[in-house]
Amino acid sequence: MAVPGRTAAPRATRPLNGVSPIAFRTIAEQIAGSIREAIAQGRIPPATRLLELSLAREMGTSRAPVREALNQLEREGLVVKEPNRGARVVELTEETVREVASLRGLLEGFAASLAAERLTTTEFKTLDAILSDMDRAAQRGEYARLVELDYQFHAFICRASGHRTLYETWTVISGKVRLYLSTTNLMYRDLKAVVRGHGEILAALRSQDKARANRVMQEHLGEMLNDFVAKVARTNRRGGPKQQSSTFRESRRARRLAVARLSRGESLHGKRSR
Amino acid sequence: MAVPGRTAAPRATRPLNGVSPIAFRTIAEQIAGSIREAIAQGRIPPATRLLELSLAREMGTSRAPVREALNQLEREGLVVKEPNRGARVVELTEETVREVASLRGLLEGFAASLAAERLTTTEFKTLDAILSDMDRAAQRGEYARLVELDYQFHAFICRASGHRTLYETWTVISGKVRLYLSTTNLMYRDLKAVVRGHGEILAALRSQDKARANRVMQEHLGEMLNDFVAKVARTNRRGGPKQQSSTFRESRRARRLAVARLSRGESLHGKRSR
DNA sequence: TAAAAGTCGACTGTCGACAATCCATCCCAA
DNA sequence: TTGGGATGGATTGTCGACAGTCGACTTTTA
Repeated sequence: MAVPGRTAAPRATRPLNGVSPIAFRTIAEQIAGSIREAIAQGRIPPATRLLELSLAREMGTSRAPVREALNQLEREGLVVKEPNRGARVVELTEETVREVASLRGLLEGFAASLAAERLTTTEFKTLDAILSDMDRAAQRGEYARLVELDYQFHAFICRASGHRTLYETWTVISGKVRLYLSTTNLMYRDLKAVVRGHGEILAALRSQDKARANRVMQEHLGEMLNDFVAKVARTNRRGGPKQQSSTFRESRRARRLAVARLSRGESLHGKRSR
Repeated sequence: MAVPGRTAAPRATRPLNGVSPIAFRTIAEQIAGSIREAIAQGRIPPATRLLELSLAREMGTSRAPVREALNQLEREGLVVKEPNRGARVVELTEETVREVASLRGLLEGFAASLAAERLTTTEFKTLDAILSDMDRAAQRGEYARLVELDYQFHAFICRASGHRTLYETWTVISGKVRLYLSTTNLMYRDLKAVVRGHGEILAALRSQDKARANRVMQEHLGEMLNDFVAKVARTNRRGGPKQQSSTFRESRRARRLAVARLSRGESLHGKRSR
């Protein structure tokens, strides 16, 4: 699946009725989009190594835009990079899932309390629309659609908080949330209950009671957490990776130690775990 | 100021008693370090454009590691990049400062409540040490040192919360905080009061009362905010940039519009604001 | 036999050159 | 004069090649 390249098809000469009407960012952005989507859909499972050369070949480009794309994805929290060891899709341990959930609760609770005072009637209409779509999706058992709408609902509230920095921060966190949405094939226990939960949030927002909006939102997310953790734990247990603890910090420390050792003239070999 | 390069001085052949015992990361990391420091010290003021080629020449490297460094700094929230328009040091509008402060309060309050239950006696000793250093710095009127210790104090608590994701998120936010510490030449109104404030936080943590720790921390940060905003607003007013609103989102939209227009066969020129 | 020291392939890091864009400026017609 | 369109320099995006590092494997040594 080659990406239409800058060199291959510069903007000015591109046929006007190409397949994608809006399209056309930099190659790097397109690649980032491809990978992001693949991760979100679970086609690239967590902890997968993302090799620059393979991706470049697959996309039909050089490594440069791939590197750029991986940087972008790291910024979004979907990928982690380690010096000289490349990029991997982030891996969610049970601990991380709990952390992400708690932070999400904190941030979205805050967002809800801000939104409660700011939401306009137009914005409420949008939320209503999303909610009724959710209801329809739930009745038809359209799982993926429901996940997407769920995400939209929360994203909308965070954006509507009017707190740009909050929204940006939330984006990073929620990227990881989307990650385990695809990891756990079935995230909701009861589809109808999901819809009901969001209805309660909406009601709380309508009341314009900041504290209530905050509380309801946090409770909502807290309920989800329990299901999540159970599922993820179960998923990880069979076939999952052994190392539950921080891949990241450990390897960083290891590296620093190695360098320090080297500066003392010792060899790197033999004092390392394989 | 040339960076000792990978090519120029490979690890294995480096003299063992070189000046820096730990050093030696990739060139990109070293460059990121340089720029980060320069920004934090105010040598590179907000909104400055960071040109890849100039930086590369200054560092004595090619553009590649500079790009990498800028990506790193963007991840840390110190720099913003726009497609085809390069990187700039983030610019703090009064609104952003308020946002950052409120988020910081939220995150650090949470961190404090977690830390209250987890801090060990060893960790308390470290905090005590920082506090007494602060006291000394305050008495001597060592402003920069006090800022640094202030930062360390808060960073320590966030790390000690045991909540990795929280700490990582906080890092991004606090990066921006450091940014305006240097922007506003004098951030504290009363040096002694700063020390006292941190003493109160420490006392609250010792009480192991989660709610109290949270509250005291948030109050502490709230007090700072008022001084901050006043200073920053004053700084921005004279000689500051005009555009108070989102450079980021605006230009994104502009770009998308331009592309859409192009796909309709229109010219890009002439329909744009200069 | 096991630890230490080479060896090698697979990747990432860095370089220098070119292509594509953006922006300021200039030109021209109304 | 003023807006639309062309031009050119400055700067970012992309490419292909090479250098350096990491880990696994093999070989050596005690």
